[in-house]
Amino acid sequence: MSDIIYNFRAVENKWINNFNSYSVSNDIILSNPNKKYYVLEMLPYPSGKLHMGHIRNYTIGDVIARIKRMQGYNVIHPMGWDAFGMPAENAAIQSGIAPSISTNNNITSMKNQLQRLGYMYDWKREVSTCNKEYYFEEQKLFLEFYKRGLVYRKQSYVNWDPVDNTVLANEQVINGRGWRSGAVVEKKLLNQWSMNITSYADRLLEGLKDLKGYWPDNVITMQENWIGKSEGALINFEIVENNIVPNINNIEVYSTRPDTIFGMSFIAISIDHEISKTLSKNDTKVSAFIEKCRKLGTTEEVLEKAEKLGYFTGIYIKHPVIKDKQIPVYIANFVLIDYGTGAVFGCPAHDERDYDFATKYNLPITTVIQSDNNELPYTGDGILINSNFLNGKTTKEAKFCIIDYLETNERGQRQTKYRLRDWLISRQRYWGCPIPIVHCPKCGEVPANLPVELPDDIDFKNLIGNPLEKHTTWKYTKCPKCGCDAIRDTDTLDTFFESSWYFLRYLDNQCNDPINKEITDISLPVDLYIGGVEHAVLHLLYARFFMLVLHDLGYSKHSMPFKKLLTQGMVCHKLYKNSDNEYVFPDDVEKLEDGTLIDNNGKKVKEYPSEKMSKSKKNIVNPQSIMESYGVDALRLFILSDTPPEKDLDWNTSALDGSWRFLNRIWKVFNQILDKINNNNQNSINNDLYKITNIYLQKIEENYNSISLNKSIALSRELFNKIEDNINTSSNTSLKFAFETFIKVFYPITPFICHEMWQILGNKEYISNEKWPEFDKNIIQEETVTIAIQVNGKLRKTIELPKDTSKDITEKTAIEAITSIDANKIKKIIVVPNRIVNIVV
RNA sequence: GCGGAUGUGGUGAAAUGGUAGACACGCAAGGUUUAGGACCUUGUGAUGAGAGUCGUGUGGGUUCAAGUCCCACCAUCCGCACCA
Repeated sequence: MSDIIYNFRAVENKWINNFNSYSVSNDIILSNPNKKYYVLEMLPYPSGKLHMGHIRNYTIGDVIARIKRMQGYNVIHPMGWDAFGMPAENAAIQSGIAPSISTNNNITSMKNQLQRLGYMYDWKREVSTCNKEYYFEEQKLFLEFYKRGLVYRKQSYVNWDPVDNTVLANEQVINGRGWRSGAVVEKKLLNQWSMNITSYADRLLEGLKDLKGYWPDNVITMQENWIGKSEGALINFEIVENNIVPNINNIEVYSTRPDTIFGMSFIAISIDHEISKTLSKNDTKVSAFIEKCRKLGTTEEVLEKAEKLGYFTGIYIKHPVIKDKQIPVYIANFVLIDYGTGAVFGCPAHDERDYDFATKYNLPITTVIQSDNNELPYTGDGILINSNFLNGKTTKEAKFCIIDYLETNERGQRQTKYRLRDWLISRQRYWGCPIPIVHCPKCGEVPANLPVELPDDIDFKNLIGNPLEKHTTWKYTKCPKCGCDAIRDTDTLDTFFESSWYFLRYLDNQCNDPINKEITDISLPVDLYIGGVEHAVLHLLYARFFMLVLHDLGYSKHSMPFKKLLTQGMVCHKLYKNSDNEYVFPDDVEKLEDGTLIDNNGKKVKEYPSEKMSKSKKNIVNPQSIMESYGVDALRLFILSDTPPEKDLDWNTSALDGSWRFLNRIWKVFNQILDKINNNNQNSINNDLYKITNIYLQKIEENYNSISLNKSIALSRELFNKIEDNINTSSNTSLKFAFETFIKVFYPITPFICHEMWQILGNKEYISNEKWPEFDKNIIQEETVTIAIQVNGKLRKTIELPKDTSKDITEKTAIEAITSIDANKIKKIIVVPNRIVNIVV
């Protein structure tokens, strides 16, 4: 018996086609709406090769889909491709091969890998966002949004490479320089398309309340903070008469801390503020300062960390509540034109940035809020001082009071603002969905005749910038309205636009409208959405926003896309660097007998702590080679075993060996059991296994329900260990029941081996068509419980007592059990029935 | 800078405020001889001869009882709107 070895290659080949032919039609879903279950995994960008992050994501989804199918649901489990995007365009520039060709090749090879892994996807629902069937429909949505005023054009910043004359993505800016040219990157304002997400800010915030308990708390918090609702005041400052900007009389400022107005010592305006622009026309020093400030990237991180620079304009404003006091106006690099009004007031005593700025430019620092230790800056709440009529009030009262005062005196008003900015959807790139707008010299912006196809006659070799801008036959067209010469908009859509509604297109990927309302109404919301936490804000916020818009436009009765969200952790691996400070692949590292590590050139290698697997750091393991040498089941088992899905997972080759060995152990024990049953080798009538199995079944199911897959697996292994221990003592009926139950609960984790064993056991139906086992409620009641006895909170002994023994008897038994204690010295005794006794002496 | 998380044996991790370390990996000793990607048994937080004592990043606090709750801190990781 023991020489039977599990042949995973043969078993995988036997069942793979069965797994890949899964599909549930819309007719079936419509016929029984209560039985639909939509499990969705974030669709991949088709890079060409699956990585371990994909494997983890899709394995979790596959496990849940298989369980739900056994529980009788019609499971919608689709897969597709987020196929537009920058990498394909960059590859094209190097290789000269069109993004459409390389992308489709990549999709073919990744699809082969997914199918080889046996994930039960409904491939009839497949969607690829770069296909005409998809982006033509997306253009219809865009024009709908356009008609409703949800998309509009405005001046927005891009990273500009002044040498290559091209727009750069943040990723292409490395330490403030363009990745190809090495030129210092500048900010440049371009007229670009935005989507009015801020008008939905309140509803997006409201919607989070319904997600509590379904979405991870950290994701909800991150979205709340991202939206960043704040109550504050819009204050209008009167400019002291001057010759510098004689035509501008006021500066409007938004502040969330109007309570600190008595401590105000400067006004800071953006380099793009009207005043800055006016000044720079006549003053070369101002324009030089502004130029200096423009040499900065656009990310929030860079802006926040940059040295705070200011330039005094020579202008003063009148303090609105302190008579005859004048406050200087500075141009500053930290004020953003697209947030608030492009101007802020500075109160150095109670804001860290203002404090630094005031110290640097020798501005007065007046404390207006009492802190405990008088250390400045103090940014917390407190009691107002040095603030005239606000003195003695709390921060909250003072805010209220000062806004009332400003409103009464017509100097300002209450205003709610959001940190959330409108969504910039324009990209100056080729490989995306063309924005279907024509710019006509007479009519202005005009919706294009649909569809607008992306041209493919482009020479990608040595391409710089956006080829659509240079494509004369495509770019120049006639105005759909008046027929005169016009030009197409050459921007394409942000790829987040595609990923904001793909899960609706899966539901009917052939529909001649973007969305099939009937099937969408029944199939939404997605019951379980699984993907990386890196999407916590952007993608997941945009998708929620789209759903609200689509609901408002009548596309769906649903306004919430995803019910339950699981954010899985990253797959990490140790880093290796050799003596030349080059990264080394883990596969190329060898351990010598004395423990030193060398690479395949014999150079010494140093090990560094685990980080997210990434190509550039070479700390990757290729799923393909793991699958070939260990088999799919072993890979699945390993990746789910030891780490909860939402935590980062550290790759560990010996634990993978362990998973592989466990499959062989299953196979060995399976054959022993077969042997015993088939030879009717009945020499025992012990039915303990029946009860044990039911106890484990309940626990395993609980953990599957909470998607604690690592715990389900641990418990399944415990059950398996019990079965193995009891092979020779258990009755055949109990043994068969126990092992069949084990197969059923383990099938979602390792489907191939379980299919095979189930069939060999003589079952005509496949395991995938079996019903999820129900545990026997009556048998799992325990008769006795173990009670811990503590003295002063420290464990001294455990005793066995019948379940639900009364408090008095428990107490008495406990005191008797602890012989070293003088009963007279007991001060207090705490009895928690069925659990613990704590004796305090 | 802002926002979010994480921290428990040699390692991945368990633990409705109630017996810390389930289940694994690794390691050690023994068995087996089949040389295999072995398998089986036993042991494995630290310390101590032992009863025991100590032990969940650090320092406080609440409680009969704290890995779990509260406060302060430290370290590490992730995101920051044009990577997807």
